[in-house]
Amino acid sequence: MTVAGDPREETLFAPVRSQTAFEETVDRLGTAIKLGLLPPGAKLPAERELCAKLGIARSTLRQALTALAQSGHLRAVRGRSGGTFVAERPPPADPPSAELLARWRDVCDWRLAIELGVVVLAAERSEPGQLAPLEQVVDELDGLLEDFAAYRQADVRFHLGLAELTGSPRLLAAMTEAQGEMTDLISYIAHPPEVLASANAQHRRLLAAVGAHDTAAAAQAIAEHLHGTEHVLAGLLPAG
Amino acid sequence: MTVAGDPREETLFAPVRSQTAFEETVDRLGTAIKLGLLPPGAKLPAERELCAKLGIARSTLRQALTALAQSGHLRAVRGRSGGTFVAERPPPADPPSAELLARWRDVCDWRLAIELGVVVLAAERSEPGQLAPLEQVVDELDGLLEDFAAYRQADVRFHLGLAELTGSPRLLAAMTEAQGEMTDLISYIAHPPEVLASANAQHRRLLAAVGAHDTAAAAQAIAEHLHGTEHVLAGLLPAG
DNA sequence: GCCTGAAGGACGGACCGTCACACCATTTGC
DNA sequence: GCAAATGGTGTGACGGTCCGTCCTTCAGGC
Repeated sequence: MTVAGDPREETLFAPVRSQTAFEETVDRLGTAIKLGLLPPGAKLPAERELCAKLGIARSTLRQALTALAQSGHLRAVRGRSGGTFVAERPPPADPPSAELLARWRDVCDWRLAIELGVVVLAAERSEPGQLAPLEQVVDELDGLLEDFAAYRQADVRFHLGLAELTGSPRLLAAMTEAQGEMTDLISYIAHPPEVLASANAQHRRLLAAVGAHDTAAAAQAIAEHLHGTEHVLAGLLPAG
Repeated sequence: MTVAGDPREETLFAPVRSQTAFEETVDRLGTAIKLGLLPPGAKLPAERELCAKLGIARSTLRQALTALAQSGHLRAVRGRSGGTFVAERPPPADPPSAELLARWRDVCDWRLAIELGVVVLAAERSEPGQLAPLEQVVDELDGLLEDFAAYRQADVRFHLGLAELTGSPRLLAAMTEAQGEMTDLISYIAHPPEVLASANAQHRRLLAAVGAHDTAAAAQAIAEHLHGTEHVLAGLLPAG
């Protein structure tokens, strides 16, 4: 009847993964903090406002906020000028889960697709002047070669900025998710300044290609950029 | 405080969409039928077996099967050699929802990213002989230029086959989802044989590039292929 | 110094999706 | 005719989520 291991069947009948609203909220906010999208000290919208935006009940939101507060990512302040704030001293990143490590190649492939699509569309659609903020980020990156945590956060801003250029909400969301997973994967890997410098040079070339509407060059540049990361992972992790 | 319309904030605090197991199951099976992955007359695994694969309770699975049976997509047969079968005469596709039409550009962008990533990885990784089945599909497509429904199903097989070449489960799943959304979008659009012939010629060029491990040419070919569809949609639908 | 307003914190009841389990009804093969 | 495999049905429990209500804390205005 059915050949065992047929990738189509396996995809079709793969387990239905129903994440609860609570889990998804913890993931979303946790990732945003981890990526620096919500920087230390940032104030979240008030609970009654945030639960409306997220489309969930306040009690559900509070479960998520409580969990993130207990893990040290958030800090709640009561009173009139209170609110929920991102902790000034975020807890150390926990090591990548075995589940994530097992599918690291899949994660990289996924990211390649998103980044490639983003870069091609950005090259087609970017208008003069839109690239200035990104060039600024690249300049900033040059000064962060010695501090990987800071470098990585600016790096995320760069890639998300590219995704914004496409004007596609879904690609921006996908890029955020992909960067979150990559951050988990690479957080425990040494990144010497020379490697970061070389990566940032690729950022520059990429930006130049996007500005020139040269989709082929942009695609080439991002592919090289990502393959660098992939080779490092391939050397450290079991074959995927 | 917060600038209204900031794409990052909107992504971060976008509504948390928790699909129920029931809904996701209906979507998955419904899409598979619509795409021809489960062809008319095909027998689904027994309920007790399928619910285990899907990781849901049998009662939940039955809700989904009942819904699909009532809409005419499935037919249940009792008794020892019974089972749940895909209807021989599938009901007509319902017109694309307003919600889908509203974000058609987003869907196209999304698909571009997936297809681009798939094609690049396939070009890097494909081994001699793996392309034979796909070439066969392309030959088959040449004979279906007059029957769009049949053409489209073979077309889906072609694109999913490419995704399989990457060996990435996630990309295969994403491709399946993307093809499902595209099918909804284009089902109500006229596709003259000349257009289909030209599209299939692009398939051939794409396959040649993949076989030659020429990533740049492959990317170029798929981009042209998809832009064709996009221009047709852009002409018929309100600007996205 | 008190009051108001805005924020987080806590509780209880209700609803609904999901699960696990047992059992019924139907058909086919031996 | 019996056994086995299948879809069909019902019941009770659990858990996540929602909604409403009220409490607690604290800054700022009068």
